[in-house]
Amino acid sequence: MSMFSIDFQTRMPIYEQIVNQVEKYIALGLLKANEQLPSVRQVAFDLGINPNTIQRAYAELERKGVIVSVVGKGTFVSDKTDEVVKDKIDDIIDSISENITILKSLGLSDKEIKNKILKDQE
Amino acid sequence: MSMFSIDFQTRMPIYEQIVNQVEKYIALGLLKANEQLPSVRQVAFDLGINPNTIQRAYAELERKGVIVSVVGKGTFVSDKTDEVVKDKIDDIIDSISENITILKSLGLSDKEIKNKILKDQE
DNA sequence: ATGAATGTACCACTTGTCTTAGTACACTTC
DNA sequence: GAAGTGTACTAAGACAAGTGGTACATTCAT
Repeated sequence: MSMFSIDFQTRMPIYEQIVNQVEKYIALGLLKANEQLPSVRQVAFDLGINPNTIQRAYAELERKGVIVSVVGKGTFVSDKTDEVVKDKIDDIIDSISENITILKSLGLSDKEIKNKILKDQE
Repeated sequence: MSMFSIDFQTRMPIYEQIVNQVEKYIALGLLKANEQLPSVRQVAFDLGINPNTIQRAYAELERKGVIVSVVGKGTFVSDKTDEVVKDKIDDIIDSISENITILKSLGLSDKEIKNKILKDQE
């Protein structure tokens, strides 16, 4: 049993799925600052995939400043989780904003857009 | 000079970029029903890529019912552009809705989300 | 009729990315 | 010292995307 779940059908690489899930768990508060992540070998064993793939995911997360790895000790969530969450929210807001701009350029009014979203949210 | 522009950096395949742009142009009214599209060879020459790649894009668009190809004559926008536009709008709405759901799961209230989007739209 | 342009259909090949497999080393902890 | 950790490297396979080339049927203008 692992804290991660992999979709082998999608075009998204496994290592990128891991990256997204870690960021998501941090954003949701399921992973807290300085908390230890399962080891590269452990995750690989649980998911039945190669340790190199997990290593790549962790390296990418460290590059982003989301986690910190220490040789011999393990891998830990960064102590600056607030910034990670903020960045994630900003990205999502940007995506929504872009889409709204497109809808407007298609001739939809603010009201129409609002109504369609609300209807879709039910 | 071509009506299409390709980003060679992104992971999105060239043929998929072409598909999206055709759908976008139709949605924006830049391409109208029954209007002729540039030939496979012409687009390939303009963009400096292989005709097979364009062929793949056009085949995908025809499969979707967005365009119609006729041997010896050329490729034309379908006469049912309304449905294409509706489908595109639905896709965008779904995307927005998903993102809003994520923001809610992160603990943001409807008001907070609304304010952030409005601020971003300025 | 002829030639040019069109869409369509193959096939072999290259390229890049992802993933696997294996090995090795340095460090920490017990 | 042994076990567990991160890190680094290489080789190989699988796969998708894209290229290059050829060929054929059809349409259209001349």
